[in-house]
Amino acid sequence: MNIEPNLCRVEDALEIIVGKWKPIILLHLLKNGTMRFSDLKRSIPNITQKMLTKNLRELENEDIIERFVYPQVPPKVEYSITEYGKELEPLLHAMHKWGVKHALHKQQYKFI
Amino acid sequence: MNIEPNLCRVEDALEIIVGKWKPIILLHLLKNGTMRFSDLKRSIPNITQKMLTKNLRELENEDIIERFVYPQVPPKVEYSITEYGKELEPLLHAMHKWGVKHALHKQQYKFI
DNA sequence: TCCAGTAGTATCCTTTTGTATACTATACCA
DNA sequence: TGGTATAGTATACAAAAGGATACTACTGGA
Repeated sequence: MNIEPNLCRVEDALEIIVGKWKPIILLHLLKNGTMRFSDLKRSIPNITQKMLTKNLRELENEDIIERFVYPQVPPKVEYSITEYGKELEPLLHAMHKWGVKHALHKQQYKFI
Repeated sequence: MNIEPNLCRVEDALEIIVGKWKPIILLHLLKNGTMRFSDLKRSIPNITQKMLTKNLRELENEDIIERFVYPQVPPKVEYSITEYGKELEPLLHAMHKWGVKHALHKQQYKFI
């Protein structure tokens, strides 16, 4: 039941979902299944191409998403969640739920 | 059921548990209830005083932990999880569980 | 002929995060 | 009288994350 603090693996999970963009990218891919690079870019306002590319590469290296290149010009590249990556969904939901609750809590205790 | 990606609150949860030290600090406090600054320092090898102080302040500002100062010399300061902070425990457990699974998965798919 | 669209890379910059080390005041103990 | 312990702060630095902007190759369409 208890996690022995110095044997904790929370960081391993965090490394994958952490950052300003990874959760949003994952939620978009979970929602839509497969998306092109430009779909993601359009769906996520403010993200720069550099950040989108970087985060996609990192998720790919962890086997969370897959990248498929169509050999054509202009280029077409599709990204999708792997079966394994789908296992992150409950975690993202739990975090989202807690986040909603926390936003509310913050409002309340800040004005007491 | 589905999170609308652009309304997602995952970041709100992440901001609180993210970083090299916060999960370990929280797990120690969840395990022991109350700890002095020096207890935490001793229990977390390699953390610097600056980082410990900084992270404790941030957790305090989010109402996750409480700080109690005994007016004596040499100083004595105790930290403990708030009731509200305890609600993070299931999330930490879920992340830990996923982290364990991921460490295993990594071993497997890297050698195929 | 010129422009838009694709999926990036390259370069430079700022901000955040983390490390290393030295320093503080005061009391107790030998 | 000098050392240890407590809970920090101050300073300087290194590394990582993120942002802004310009650039590429190639094609199809106006």
